[in-house]
Amino acid sequence: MDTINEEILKLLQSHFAVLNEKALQEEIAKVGYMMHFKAGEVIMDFGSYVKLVPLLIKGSIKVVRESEDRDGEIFLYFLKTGETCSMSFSCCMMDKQSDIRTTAEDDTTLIGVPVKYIDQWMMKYPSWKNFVMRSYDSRMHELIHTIDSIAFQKLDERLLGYLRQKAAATQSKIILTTHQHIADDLNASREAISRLLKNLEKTKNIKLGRNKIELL
DNA sequence: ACATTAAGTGATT
DNA sequence: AATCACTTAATGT
Repeated sequence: MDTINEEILKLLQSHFAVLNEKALQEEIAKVGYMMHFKAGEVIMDFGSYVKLVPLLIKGSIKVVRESEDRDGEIFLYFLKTGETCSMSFSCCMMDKQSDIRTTAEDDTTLIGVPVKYIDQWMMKYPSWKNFVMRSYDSRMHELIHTIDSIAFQKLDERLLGYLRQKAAATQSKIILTTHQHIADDLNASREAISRLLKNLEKTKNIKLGRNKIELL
């Protein structure tokens, strides 16, 4: 069990440069799991217990909040390469159920670290602590951003922002999705999204196709 | 050719 | 802006 996984070691060095302590890298390489998810796969569902912290190597992960009663869900943010899910830190330290659902947006590769280590590493490795704090910080900012986009922005601005984020997460100007999916993510009706997309096409921001949106 | 699914439209609240 | 009721268009079998 305690052999160092060379593949993980390499990936850490290339994707998580901030975790620069050799001993830490080696520990992760010992206890981490390489995991792969296909596009669209649910990684962690609402209500499940979190027992792994993900370090994202490749692909991107969509994080959404589920509403308890109605079947609504709200898109929160995308996780990209080199990032981690700070929600999972708090969830697993408290041993609480997940408030969110994460799905693979693309084919995704990550290193799963069992939660029992994340706490003890905080004391042991300054770079780990730093990494955890930094991801909290950046996630807080993103959350605040999405909160006020919901509170203050009009739907069309949110839509454009969503498309941009999706393009960034996916590293491509071409987004493959349906109007219905977008509507679900933004908690809006399909018709509204269709109409707004039409406007964006007219104003030359995007180009529409079936199951396809191209950013210009 | 036919059925299914995505997208567009207009009216109503 | 949501919902409904429909139409039109694209795609798979």
